[in-house]
Amino acid sequence: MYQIDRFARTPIYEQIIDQTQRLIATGILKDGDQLPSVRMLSLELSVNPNTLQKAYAELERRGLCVSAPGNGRFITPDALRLVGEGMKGRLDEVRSIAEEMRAAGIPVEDVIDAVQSAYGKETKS
Amino acid sequence: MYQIDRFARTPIYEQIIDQTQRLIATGILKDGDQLPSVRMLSLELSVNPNTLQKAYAELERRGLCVSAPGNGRFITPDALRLVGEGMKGRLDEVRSIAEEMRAAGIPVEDVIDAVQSAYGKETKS
DNA sequence: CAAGTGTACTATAACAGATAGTACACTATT
DNA sequence: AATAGTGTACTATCTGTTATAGTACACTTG
Repeated sequence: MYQIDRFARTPIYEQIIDQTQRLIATGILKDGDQLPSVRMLSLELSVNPNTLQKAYAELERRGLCVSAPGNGRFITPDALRLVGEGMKGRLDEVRSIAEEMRAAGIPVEDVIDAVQSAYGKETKS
Repeated sequence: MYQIDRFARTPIYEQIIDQTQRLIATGILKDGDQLPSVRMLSLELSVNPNTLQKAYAELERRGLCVSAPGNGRFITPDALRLVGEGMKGRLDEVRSIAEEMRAAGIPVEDVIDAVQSAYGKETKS
């Protein structure tokens, strides 16, 4: 379910956060679903429990999950909506990169093609 | 010419690299232009000369500039082309973000609008 | 020779990320 | 009550990266 890249520059706990959000966005993790416990996941991924705790704490801070001590940790009803709102914020990132592309003389069509390919729409070449 | 954000998560030397590439991409720095010396820039930005040396060394490794010991450091003829090629590689980044957007249910139009706004084209809303 | 350039080192400090280990509280199950 | 599995809260340590400080040397131009 999770896949850690230990050579990536992004910290492990951020990878956990990102992948969990993606799992929510794609509907694999739904309202009420239980997240793997810090101990279980630490064994599965060979990652320190504290690192996972750090990731889960952040997800909780964002309102994507709640903890039930002695019971487990579960996805909240608002999770999907919150992830969607967060994604909208990333449009600024796209805009920023696109500005650099423009400055470097990359045709706007190339950028748009990249976006559409991600959405599964092939270019009318 | 340069602007350092000391609170950013991206290291100073990377900021120097990025901004230099942008200056090349935008044509502000052209073939044969001299880069500010490590000592001058270190005073101007209040940054350690070693940090700037690190940034310049990387730019040199990428073939964007060459050093003439005792003389200065200058933009190469290939710099503009190399920066352009590097930007094309960032299309993968756009694609990656767009995939997450799609998974989160963000309409493709929103992403494309972000791109076009960066290129100065307003949306036909 | 003097001034300004690049280059190469060592050493140090600061911080973030990750690990190790321990301890305790809570809940469900038996 | 006992057990197992959960979350939580610490402290300590290790490591790598980033940045700084300081020194020294080589080269080129004027």
